[in-house]
Amino acid sequence: MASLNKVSLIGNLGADVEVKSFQNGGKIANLRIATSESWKDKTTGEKKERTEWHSVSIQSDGLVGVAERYLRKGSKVYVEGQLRTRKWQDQSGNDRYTTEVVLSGPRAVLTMLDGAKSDSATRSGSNDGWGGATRSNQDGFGGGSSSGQSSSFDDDLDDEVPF
Amino acid sequence: MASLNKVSLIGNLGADVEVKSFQNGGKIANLRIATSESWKDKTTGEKKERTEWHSVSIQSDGLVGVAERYLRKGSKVYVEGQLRTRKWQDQSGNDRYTTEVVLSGPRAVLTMLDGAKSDSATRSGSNDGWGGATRSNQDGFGGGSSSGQSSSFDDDLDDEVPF
Amino acid sequence: MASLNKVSLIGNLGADVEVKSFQNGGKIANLRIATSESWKDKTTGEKKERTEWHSVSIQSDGLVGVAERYLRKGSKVYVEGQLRTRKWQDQSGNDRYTTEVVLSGPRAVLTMLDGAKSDSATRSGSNDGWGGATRSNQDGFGGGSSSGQSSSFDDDLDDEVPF
Amino acid sequence: MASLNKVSLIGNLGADVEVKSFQNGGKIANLRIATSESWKDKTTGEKKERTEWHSVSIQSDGLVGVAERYLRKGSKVYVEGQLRTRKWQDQSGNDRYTTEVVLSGPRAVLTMLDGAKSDSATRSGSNDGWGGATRSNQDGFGGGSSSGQSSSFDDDLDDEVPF
DNA sequence: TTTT
DNA sequence: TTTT
Repeated sequence: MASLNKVSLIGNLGADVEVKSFQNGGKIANLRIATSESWKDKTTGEKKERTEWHSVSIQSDGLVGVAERYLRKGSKVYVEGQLRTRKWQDQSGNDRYTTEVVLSGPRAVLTMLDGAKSDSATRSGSNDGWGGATRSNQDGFGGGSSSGQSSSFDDDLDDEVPF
Repeated sequence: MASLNKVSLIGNLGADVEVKSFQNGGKIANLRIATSESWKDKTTGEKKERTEWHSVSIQSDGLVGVAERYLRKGSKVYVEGQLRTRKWQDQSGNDRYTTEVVLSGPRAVLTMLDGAKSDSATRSGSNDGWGGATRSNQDGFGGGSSSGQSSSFDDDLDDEVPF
Repeated sequence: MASLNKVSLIGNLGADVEVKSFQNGGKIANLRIATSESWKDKTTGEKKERTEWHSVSIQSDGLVGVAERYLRKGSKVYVEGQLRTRKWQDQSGNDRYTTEVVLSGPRAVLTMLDGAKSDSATRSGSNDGWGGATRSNQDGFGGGSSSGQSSSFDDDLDDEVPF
Repeated sequence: MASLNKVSLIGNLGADVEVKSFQNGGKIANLRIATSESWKDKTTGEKKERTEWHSVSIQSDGLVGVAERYLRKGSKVYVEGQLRTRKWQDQSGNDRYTTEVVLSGPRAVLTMLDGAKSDSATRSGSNDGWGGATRSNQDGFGGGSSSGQSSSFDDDLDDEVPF
């Protein structure tokens, strides 16, 4: 089936990154990202503003590492992920639903947009194939075995294709 | 503040369009859109599939009209809108949250992707400025005063800019 | 026909904005935007980098104004526009083609991503409907008759729709 | 450096897929994709239309295979790739530039949007992580060593993360 | 509840 | 709870 499920956000973290670790060694990082829009009410002329808060769940080891190390309350980021709605039960046993933006898989994008510490990363921590470069300080993230995992195929091709 | 809040989906309607009318003449249309992804489990080799259901709320008169007339259960569409989380109280007075993809404003996109009846539209029902063409049958949607409201400026420029 | 033609870039200006004015009062602004990607070559281990340069042609009065006033060499921006290829003749009369990212119409996006002077704008200079807020200094861009042209309908709806 | 270079198109192939093979076994596929927009001229009231042609270069083995087997003149597709401008010399030794949409790397997307034969694929040919499902006929594309390369990490996480 |  |  042909489908697409994508969310793109540019916004600021409303709080520090929350990291959860699991027994199996896995980790996820949760972000709260604010996007704002403002406009002048056409009839009253008042300035209006709406801030939207987004729950972003990072589920790739590489990106969790980036979030842990480089993001904090106030950081501006670009993220690309998927919409996912989880079903859960509250204490009364009623069905509840929570919708999040999930960053997992090779297409997730997390790019820092803050001046000096500007940076971009993908799960593999190397070439994301979309114009986001890695930190020059190579120990920051990626590296080692994960480096190039999702991107190496691409890199190879770049070397091979004659142009 | 620099921010971006955008959702892009390609999927199928799981049910017919639901239209609600308000006393002031306003209307909104709600869609349920399914996106699916499937993969083979790396370790067990089983085929797995996940279907995600999205609530899409159309809040532009023009696009509501398009949805009413042309979409139905099973239709494949491309939509671009914003993430919006509404807060409400359940019968016990507890806070509840519902996240939707809202299509409103000049940047909302609703494009039908079904072969024969393929179509594309924006709130103004004319030129959406992004490569989505309108129905030739002009009575279909948009038209009248709204036609060209958001796009006419663009059209003018096209005529004026020397290339 | 159902189609979509969209380019999204985050990058830095390689030069100051170039503005051209026409006799009819129209103006366009041209930007050169660099996007970079870097990766480690899988076989040699060398760090590699590729910088891509994009020609961006702004053809909405409002956005031209924003570009003129706020952008300069080095500015980081987010832009959303369309791909457009122009045909022209060189001095020998041979057909030549130039591909640009064109920002025109209600869906064009130009958002400044530089810390202090961070800003976001659309042709109408008010509410872009996608989470990009405007400058508080209202004389900066948009304003007056253009203000709300593409967004006012949306604003109205926001007021009317009961949630 | 934080950057993003992305093109999203929905359009139809204007010609059959052109595949080029190289001595090293590599292959690329070139597509010509048309996007169209139409609008009514605000002043004359005439219907106008502009068709834009895009050169798309597929440089991932998996996606080349999909394009070869399933796409042909007239097929409707969704593609996501990067803008890339190549420099070359014409016979007179003058510099010439050609801009293409390049599909390579783990984030490239190629989704068929034609009713019956609708399909979606990524370089790895399995789970693209963005809601695009694979063919049930597993011999179609991907498979073997490439299968799961870019997505398996994601799949694992899905299995591990407790929700 | 869609679609493949 | 961010940012402007």
